Amino acid sequence: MKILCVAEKPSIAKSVAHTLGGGRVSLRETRNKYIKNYDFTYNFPPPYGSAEVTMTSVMGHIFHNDFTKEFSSWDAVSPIDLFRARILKSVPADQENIARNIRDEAGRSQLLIIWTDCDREGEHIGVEVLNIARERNRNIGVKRAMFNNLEAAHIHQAARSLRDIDHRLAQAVDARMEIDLRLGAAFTRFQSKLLRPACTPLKNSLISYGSCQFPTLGFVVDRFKRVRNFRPETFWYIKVVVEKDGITVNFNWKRVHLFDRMATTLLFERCMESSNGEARIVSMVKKPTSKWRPLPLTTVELQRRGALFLGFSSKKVMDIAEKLYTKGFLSYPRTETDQFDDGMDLQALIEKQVGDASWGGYAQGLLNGGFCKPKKGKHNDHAHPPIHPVAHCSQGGNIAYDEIRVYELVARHFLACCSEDAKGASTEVVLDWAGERFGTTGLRVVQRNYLDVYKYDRWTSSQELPEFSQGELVTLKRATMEEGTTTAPGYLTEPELIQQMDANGIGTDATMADHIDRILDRGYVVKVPKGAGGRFREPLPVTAPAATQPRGAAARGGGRGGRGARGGGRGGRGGGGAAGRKTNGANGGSGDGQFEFIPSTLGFALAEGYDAIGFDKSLMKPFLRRDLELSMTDICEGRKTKEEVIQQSLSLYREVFQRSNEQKGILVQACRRYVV
DNA sequence: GCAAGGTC
Repeated sequence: MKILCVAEKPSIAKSVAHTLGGGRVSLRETRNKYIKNYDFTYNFPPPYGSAEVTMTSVMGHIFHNDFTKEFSSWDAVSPIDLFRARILKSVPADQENIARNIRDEAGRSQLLIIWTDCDREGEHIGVEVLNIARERNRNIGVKRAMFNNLEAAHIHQAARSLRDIDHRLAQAVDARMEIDLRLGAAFTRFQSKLLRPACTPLKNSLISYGSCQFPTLGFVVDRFKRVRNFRPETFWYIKVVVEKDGITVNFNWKRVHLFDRMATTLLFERCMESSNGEARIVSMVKKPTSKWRPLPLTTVELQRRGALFLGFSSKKVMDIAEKLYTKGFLSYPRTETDQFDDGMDLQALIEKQVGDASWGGYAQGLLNGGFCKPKKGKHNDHAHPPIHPVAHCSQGGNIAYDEIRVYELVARHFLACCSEDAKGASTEVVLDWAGERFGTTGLRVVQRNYLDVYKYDRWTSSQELPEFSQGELVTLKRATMEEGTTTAPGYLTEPELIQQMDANGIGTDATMADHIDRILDRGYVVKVPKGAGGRFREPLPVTAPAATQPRGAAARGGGRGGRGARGGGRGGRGGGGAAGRKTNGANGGSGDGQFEFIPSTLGFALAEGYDAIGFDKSLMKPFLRRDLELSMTDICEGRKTKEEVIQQSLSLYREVFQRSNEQKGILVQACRRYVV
């Protein structure tokens, strides 16, 4: 019996071959320099038994979708016709050698086993491989190996429990491909042909539409408008200071603040009059608390944290992670999984870090008993484990400094996952002053645990509180009424953008950074150093070079002191001003430069234009992508067929297209207004 | 020349 096994990428073929083949694997080169064929024998369960195996791989999808030639002309074809134009699947020139290898090997085999990633795209690639194989060998049988990590036991288990290919998953991907292509091409040509002649600066622009790039742009515009429309509000609050045992303690008002000056004044005066300058301690509660170690690392989190802690763009983080993966230092960097499989030998991975000059000692500590099983997150893509270091990597050699920094983040993150939470003792004191309540908290860090290795997180003891007892009367050292102002949220930063894309299902772990790159490339948004954005009250000109584009553009909108930060003295913690801003928790100042995104005049005009055209499902919103995601699940679970989904989706968006076309004047107006 | 998704 002769069996052909095909993986999704060369690295998987190599690992699986060596696991199954034991020490006896022979290697054959192919016409593609990355792709190798591995020959060995393996004893499969019945009905196959002992077999001659060739393990090889492809490199992602093999086929490329495009319209037939008669639809390639932008002039001769009306964009609306792209909704029904014929689509051809073909093997591009650079994939031909890969396809040929599959054909040749399939010709000599009776069974094909698909070892692609266990996700929808992987299933689709598997079907592509099958189709190629059957071009040469119509009768070849096909099976599917289910695996989601490369542990030897797991791989053997997969080989022993082969399943059938799930064509529905592949069909779902087919639907996505067709819809994305038709919509993307139709709107891209429509917009480009419409707006190029309308505005001189756009004369040579490619004004693309895509179901991921537009919602990504939408997030940037939304935030920009929120910042621009923000009007600071004045609020008032009461602040109380107590001194005991030589320690000065600030108490924060439980009402935080009120936007009504008169009401605050009345409350304040009532306290002053009826209290005699004394207040009563209502409670002093001490309880243990902890700061959680991070979850196992997914791609999205790697990008987010890379941007936050290192100040790298998500694209840069991914490019580097990719390199480190290829060099064998990191596991596969594209994963949605935030839980380690129970079978994984984490101790062995920790051991590899023991030799490191900076965190080796910490790793040794984990092996000496500090180890703690990582928390499990809620995601599992059943294709890859969380990102972790697989071999130790140290400075020098052919490793660039930026690569070291990303490696260090992954390694420290991994060790942190395998550590105990940090432990602390918190104290909460509540004070009653003539009926008004005030509170303060103290924190003492007792055991740093994971914090010792995860230098990016901050958790520090606050000032020690004096010992109060319940019911104790204290004399107020000071009591004042203060005024503050709400502050505007900041413009969208890269970590926030990634988070929003993730939450709305825009793109995948592997493509999010590309979409961000694309809207920069197309001139829809501009990236400026954080803080600089405060100077821009208007979208930036299309021609503005990325990054530092200072003074000039700021001059126009300068008047209105954009950044309101002034009144920040708002007592203490607690909610309040800034509209729903996240992050900031640890915010290790170690990032060597954060950036924020501002829409360009073009990006802004497109958003305004499509907004004004006024569909309930605007192209700028994430609805389309979410609908598509749901429809794909419907196909996967057998509730709808591929054809039904394509038909429904296209008929909806053909309408959207027609309405956009009827009201194209609005788009032109918007561009003339903003893109001077 | 258009998309998004794999992968190098």
